[in-house]
Amino acid sequence: MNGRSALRLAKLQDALASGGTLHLRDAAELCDVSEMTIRRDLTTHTTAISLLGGRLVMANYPGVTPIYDLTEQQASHYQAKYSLCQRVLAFIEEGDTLFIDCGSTLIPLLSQLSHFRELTVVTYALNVANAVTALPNVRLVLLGGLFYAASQSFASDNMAAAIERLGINKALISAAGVDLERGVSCFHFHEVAPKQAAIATAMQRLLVVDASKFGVVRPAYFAALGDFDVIVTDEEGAPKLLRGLGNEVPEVTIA
Amino acid sequence: MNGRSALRLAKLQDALASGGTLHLRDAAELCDVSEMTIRRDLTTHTTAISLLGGRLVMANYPGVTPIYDLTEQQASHYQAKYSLCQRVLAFIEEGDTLFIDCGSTLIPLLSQLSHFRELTVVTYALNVANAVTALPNVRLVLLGGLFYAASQSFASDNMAAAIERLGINKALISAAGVDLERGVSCFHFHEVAPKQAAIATAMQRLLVVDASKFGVVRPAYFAALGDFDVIVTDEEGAPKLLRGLGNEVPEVTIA
DNA sequence: GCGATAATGTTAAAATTATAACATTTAGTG
DNA sequence: CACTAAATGTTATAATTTTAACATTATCGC
Repeated sequence: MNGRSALRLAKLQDALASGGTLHLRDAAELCDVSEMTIRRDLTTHTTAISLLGGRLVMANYPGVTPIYDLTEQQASHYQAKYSLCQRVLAFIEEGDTLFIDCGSTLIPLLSQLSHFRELTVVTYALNVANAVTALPNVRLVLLGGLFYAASQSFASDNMAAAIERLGINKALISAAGVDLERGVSCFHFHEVAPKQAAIATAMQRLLVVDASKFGVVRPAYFAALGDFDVIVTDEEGAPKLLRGLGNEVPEVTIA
Repeated sequence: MNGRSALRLAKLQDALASGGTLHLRDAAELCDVSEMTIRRDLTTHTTAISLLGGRLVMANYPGVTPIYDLTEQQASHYQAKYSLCQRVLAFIEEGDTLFIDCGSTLIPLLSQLSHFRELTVVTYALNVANAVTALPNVRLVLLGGLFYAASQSFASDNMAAAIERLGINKALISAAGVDLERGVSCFHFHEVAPKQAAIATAMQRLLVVDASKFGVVRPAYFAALGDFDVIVTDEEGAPKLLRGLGNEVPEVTIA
């Protein structure tokens, strides 16, 4: 590779780091080379910058603008998540303070929140926070700490305490595994504290899981099924769930 | 406007909410209309989605991919910021825990941090945090709280306490105004507490400001010039600064 | 300094995306 | 049911971006 080439890429990366897009023509001018050289820099070296329709953008930005386009299968998967979140929406009321869990399950819900006049979202997930900043009508409280890339979320000693200080109306909790006997679990241990704190403090607790999570146990246990007031799931998982619950507490809503 | 058109846009917005891009062709397929209809939807209605080289992306995502391209003047301004940050880089050492202030001044520094083996960045700014997540070698600690869109940063009661608990080697502080007599100031009052806490706890305090900030006073005062160990600035501002400082403490570094 | 090689520039052609004009379908109304 | 108008589709054309090929310039070892 080439020292000057790397230098150009660093320069461009800086220019893009604050966000925004840079036209190839401007990038070329900025580096005082031809557009072709910039193109070659990008194709030759592996870089965080990608070229999108003649414009340079940061590729590995949090949830945003990765190069991968939604494939057809994702689009169909998406339908399931979408209807799940539509169902969740029915439980949300004007003025609510919502705890929104990490993961991708609840993301489709966020843009729907723009239809309310005023809401507050409490979260410890960066991708959730980023999506919420796009909504002018929603106040955002992000619970910070040490960042875990795997779950795009934060962890800290006093997160539980911070959550309990807030007046949370509804806790929207996602999970990676739901088992009738072994309870509700997730992948990462640092998620346990915030989830449990939210469950403990919220007035209403909703578990939002699609059918694929049923009968699955993940390393980090965080709640029993009975800890929830409502379980929002889709058709496939529901019958199995209902059969096992007996006269348990949660209301089961099927998307 | 049209109900079905709005419905399509909502659908697409959801599909994009989790981040990523959607090709016009896929968007058309997803909505079961022609590409032209999607194009018309986007041009007719005001929406958060924008079309970038045949791909749909969320326009108003945090720092990322707004439609505005860096204009030429920004590109030239950038040179100043870039050299400023290059100068700051000289003060950073392997293993450091850095406090990085909000604003756009220190953004160009972040991608440079990839050259170190291990660092920790502490910040209360969302745009800084997002940029840092792209660096695998940098641990990120985000100080959360209520989000302020104007400064892309968070505020909370116990942020000062949280900062003082951390072992911060170097505090990199930016400012909107620097005046010899009236001290160092910024626009937003909620930035005062974290800035002051970082100045109080850090082993070394660096003020990073370009020439345009000198002789300017902004509403929120947060420090005296003498509170800093180093002032990193560019040529134009430096002479004025040096003349006034007399036998004050800070070392002045000119980019 | 010379020659070899890499880096960059230039140009033309191919592919893609954007725009505009007009055709067709759909929904609503009297 | 025909008429109107809006919505959508289709097609051709213009503009832009991508790719490829080859020309030119810089760099490095000898």
